[in-house]
Amino acid sequence: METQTLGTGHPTAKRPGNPTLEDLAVAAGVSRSTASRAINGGYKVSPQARAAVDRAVAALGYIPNQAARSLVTRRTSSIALVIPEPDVRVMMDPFFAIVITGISEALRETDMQLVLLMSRNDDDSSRALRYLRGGHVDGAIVVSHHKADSWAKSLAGTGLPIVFIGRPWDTSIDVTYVDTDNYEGGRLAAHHLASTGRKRLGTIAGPADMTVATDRLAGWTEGLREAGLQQGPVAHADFSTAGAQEAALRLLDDAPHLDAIFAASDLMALGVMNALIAKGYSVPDGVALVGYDNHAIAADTAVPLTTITQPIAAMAAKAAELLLQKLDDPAIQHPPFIYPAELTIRASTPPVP
Amino acid sequence: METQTLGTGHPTAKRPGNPTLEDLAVAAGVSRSTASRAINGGYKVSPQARAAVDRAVAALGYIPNQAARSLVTRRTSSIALVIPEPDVRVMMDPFFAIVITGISEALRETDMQLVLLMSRNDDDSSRALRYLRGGHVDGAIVVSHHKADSWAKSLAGTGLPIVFIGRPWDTSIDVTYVDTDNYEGGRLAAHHLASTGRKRLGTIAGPADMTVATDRLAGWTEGLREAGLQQGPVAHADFSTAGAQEAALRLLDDAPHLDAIFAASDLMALGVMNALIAKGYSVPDGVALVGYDNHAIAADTAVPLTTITQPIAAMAAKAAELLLQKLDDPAIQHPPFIYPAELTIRASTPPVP
DNA sequence: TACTTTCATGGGAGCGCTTCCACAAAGCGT
DNA sequence: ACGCTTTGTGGAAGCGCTCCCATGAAAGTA
Repeated sequence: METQTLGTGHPTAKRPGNPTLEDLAVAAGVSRSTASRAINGGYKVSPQARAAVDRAVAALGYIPNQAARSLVTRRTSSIALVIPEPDVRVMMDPFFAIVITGISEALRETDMQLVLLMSRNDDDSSRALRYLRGGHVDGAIVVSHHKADSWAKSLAGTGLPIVFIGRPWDTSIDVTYVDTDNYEGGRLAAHHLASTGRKRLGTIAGPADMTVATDRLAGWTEGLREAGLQQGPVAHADFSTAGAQEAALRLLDDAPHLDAIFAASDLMALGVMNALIAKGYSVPDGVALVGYDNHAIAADTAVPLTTITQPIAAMAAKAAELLLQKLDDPAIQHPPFIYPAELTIRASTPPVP
Repeated sequence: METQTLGTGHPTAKRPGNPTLEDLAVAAGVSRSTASRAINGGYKVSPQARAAVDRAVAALGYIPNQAARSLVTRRTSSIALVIPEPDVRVMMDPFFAIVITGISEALRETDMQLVLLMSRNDDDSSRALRYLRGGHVDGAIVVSHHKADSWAKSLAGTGLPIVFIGRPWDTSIDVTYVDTDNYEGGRLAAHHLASTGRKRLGTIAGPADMTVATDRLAGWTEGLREAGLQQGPVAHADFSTAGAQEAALRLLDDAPHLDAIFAASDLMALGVMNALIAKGYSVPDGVALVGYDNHAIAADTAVPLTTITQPIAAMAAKAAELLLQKLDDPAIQHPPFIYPAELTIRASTPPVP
């Protein structure tokens, strides 16, 4: 390492920049303490002092220095959304977009800001961890949590309030999470397909290292059992269209006589549809198809998609809300919050002719 | 389980919080100054002192308090990505996902973190502005900039380094931006459709208050002129599938004899396709279709989509890179950085029979 | 009137960190 | 030997803010 850092210009010796609280106080003709109080809710501040400060704020365009503030308050007014996903494709899943907007919505009326933290590998994930532990944020929401991720354990020790979206693997320690009823979603898919008269059902499940995927699969399996159908073939994919397409091709090689497929996400259902068409199956009469998420695109495909609808935005908003509560009272305990899944029937699952 | 016992281990007495630099120094047997130097690159620190500090860091799990650090350095090690979009649907555009990943990629080797700032209306946008000016971030990247947004003006005064993705409206003040050649993209679309023998061409353009949209439209218009075709009908939509679908229906009402449509995004092309099918047109033989972006989905639609490919990730990464340079040297001037657009031909634009 | 209680205020002590500065200890020419 | 620079070091001064506390004024109570 050369001595590059110190060589170049030093950071603006005198700061004509933003006015400080001191400047504000002088301009308002009060003390720094009073100015501070006036700014922070005005408790124990006379109306005239408060008005003077307000005027000075406007005149100077005063904006508090957040670093100084959080140095003493130990609050940063921002929370992190941790997305431990390595791949661009996964980020494109509308799931994340909805989660982000859901959280934003919940944060609207607060002064909290959302910091997006994407980690890609062990290296980065420790970097992300450093960030979280460095006092950068007051709390974190973790989404798309994989089995190998050690967020729960690593963060539990730090005392950083944290809420998971989607049940984490390790629920032994006290973790707060919100989720949708993925088990029931899988079950609904199985029952619905059975009710249309399909007999040979397969599924493209999500990654085996995510509870959201295993739960849907478990529900699906149970649904098949309840319907008196035999267990069909299962292939795992990564929730992406391309991944599912490939998985579906494998699945169809192994089990060419399927008459229905349940894909654990709408994006994956698209991939399955591509695979089916490529293989010459007719959809939906030859092979029926059920997706998951009720993504906007599900209604607009060539064959509109029957799918499992889940309130992702509400769930994300709830996660944010729970986190805010935890920030308020770190000792608070939240039971898991599970949203229902429901079936949305479209053209991709007609009754058997 | 109502037991309020403190079963979960917590050494949280009063403030066992993170160890401070002072603690570190004591543990390493050096002064606070030396510990600080050792941590920050080790300039003018003896190897043994440095080793001692490193050991102490590991032993204590020391992580610097970012607030204290940035209070004095006036650096926060994070930059904001500002997305002035009010609507969930827009967030779902893969464009943003790619931008985010592109920026993340560029930031990988730095210790910079990305803060996502979404603003929804005037109220929030001033909140976002406060955030930016509050010393929360070292710089900002603004994407999806609308005409009415006053980011450029508002931020120019603060001295906050800022880079736009997509040419901003007001380039009078010195703004840095990266973009793709939207004009050329529009032109390519027109020329390609003309070359297939289409004569009556319409377009679904993006919002009239975004340069990215007006540039594509201008290029399209010029392309038509160059090809000797008459100007066709134009409808504007908001880059969403649903919006484009509606716009396309209007467009087709006004001009039912179109034999080709250029949609200014792939998502909008999907909407156009839906509208065409709903209206009983045959795609692509009756009406050819060109999209924009080359989104993953463009290749997977029922009729694979001819589209304009643009290097969004590269552009976003470049924006981040330029911003980092500006952080290093605020005085640096960057000329606009424009990436090329290129045509990707698929099945949606066959030659006229 | 004398007293307690409330309220508003400013002084001052940090929060944890970087960095200026003085200073001692080498290095190294002559 | 002598100056001279180079290097490593610790002390101390803040960065801008919050908040405890002492102080005095106003208001309530006797």
